[in-house]
Amino acid sequence: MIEKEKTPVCEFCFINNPIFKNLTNDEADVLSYVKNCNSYKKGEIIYNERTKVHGVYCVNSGIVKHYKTGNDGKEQIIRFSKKGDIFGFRSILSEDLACTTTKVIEDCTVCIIPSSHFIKLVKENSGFSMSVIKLSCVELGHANQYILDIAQKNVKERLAEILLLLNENFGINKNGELNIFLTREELAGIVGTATESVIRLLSELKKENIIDLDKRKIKLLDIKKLKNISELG
Amino acid sequence: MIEKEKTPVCEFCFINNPIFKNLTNDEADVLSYVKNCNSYKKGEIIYNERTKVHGVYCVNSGIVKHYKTGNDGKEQIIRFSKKGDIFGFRSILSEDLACTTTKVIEDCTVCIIPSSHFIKLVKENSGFSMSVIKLSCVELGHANQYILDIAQKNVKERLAEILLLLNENFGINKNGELNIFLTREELAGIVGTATESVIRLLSELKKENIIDLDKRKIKLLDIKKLKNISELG
DNA sequence: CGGGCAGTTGACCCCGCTCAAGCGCGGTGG
DNA sequence: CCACCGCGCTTGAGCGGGGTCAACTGCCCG
Repeated sequence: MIEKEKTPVCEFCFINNPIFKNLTNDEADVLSYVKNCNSYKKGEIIYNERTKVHGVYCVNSGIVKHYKTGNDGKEQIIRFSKKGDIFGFRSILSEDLACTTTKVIEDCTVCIIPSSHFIKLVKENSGFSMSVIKLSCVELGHANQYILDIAQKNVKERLAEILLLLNENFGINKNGELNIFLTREELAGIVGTATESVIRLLSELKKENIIDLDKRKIKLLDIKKLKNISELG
Repeated sequence: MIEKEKTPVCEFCFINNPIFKNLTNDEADVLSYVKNCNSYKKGEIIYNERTKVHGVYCVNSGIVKHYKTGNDGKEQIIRFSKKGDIFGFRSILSEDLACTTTKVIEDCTVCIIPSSHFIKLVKENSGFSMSVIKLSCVELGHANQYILDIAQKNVKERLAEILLLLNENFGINKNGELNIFLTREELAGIVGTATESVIRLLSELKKENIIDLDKRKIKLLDIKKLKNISELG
């Protein structure tokens, strides 16, 4: 049994994230040794946009959101990271400041791989480097897709798509509810719309028996109809 | 003198694109040998989204646009490539189909590096691989920024921003006009709006003495005001 | 000369944003 | 224990940004 508050065992993340499969046993041991660990409570900020990121983060448990803040202070959520996901590497590898703020939405434990060590691994282990490149290229593909969606789809179509994406990424619990619990404001921050619009459209989807709502718990009742809606635009 | 229609000399691109600086002389020679070259006329499609890409392309001259097509057939332009830029690597490295269609907007000559050779270089030359990672991470940063912009800025703010970006990427000719000549429809496809809206806003900017227009030639008269407009949102 | 395409302009109207008010609930302090 | 407050959620009203449609122009090219 792993106890909370103790340093998480890397093997846990190695199972969840294929990029670590490329490490030799020696490299894995060194990584376990040089990493730092930290626990964060819901609401805490791990780093702020436009600040320097000091390492690559690996999520051992919990969920964080990555968002950009608009000039009027409104959050645009770009993506989430959960168990096994790494983040911060974009900033490290492009030698740039963070382009998003990272905030905890579900208590989490993360490990921090110092930048220099991460870069060393990328340089020395071509399998690892290929995995990191692939990761960043896949993310780039997602970002491009979202540019299209947000430019051409209407709010209802985007909301339907986001619900499907959350379903894919976080799955459902035994009651059939999405395993991520967002405020209406956060949902609006993903979809790129106003909170009130999300509320109206969610209750519209509920009326149409496509989803069920219980506070922040969302149950997807009719995936096929959601797909139809999201593909209209 | 390099004649048109003849195989371009790689050194030309090596000067324009820092990723090639990492190649050894031997690697550069081999690259020159294995590459293929092609000329395309304005309007030609180099590859279509959702098809397999067979290599990484390097632009020797001309300009291409990369766009995604919405369900209603409308183009969303994601970015451009010009002299020295490479494209197609996202698809190759994420082992995915093309996520954009690539179409020529100014007659161009491009060289094609076979996928297998490009991947070999990435695996064997860590400096090259770091450059490619960096490139993809920088692009990812741009894409994230554009998600924020398109979600939160209004059309005029986005148009101003795009004009500034075109200025940065393509510069101006001796008459002070942007060195890229887009149709109103293409401009709309970048900004993510309707053609008519672009037309109205361009003539608004002209009335305000911020830009000057002569058919597809655009002169930026007041960069500072453009910046102000683009940063309002 | 005629067809077609890019560009332009006006009219219309709807999606979705904003503002305001009210509700429910949990936490805090008297 | 209750009162109060604040936050998240909900709903309604109103309106304006910008998308759509239609008509017209100018221009290129066959």
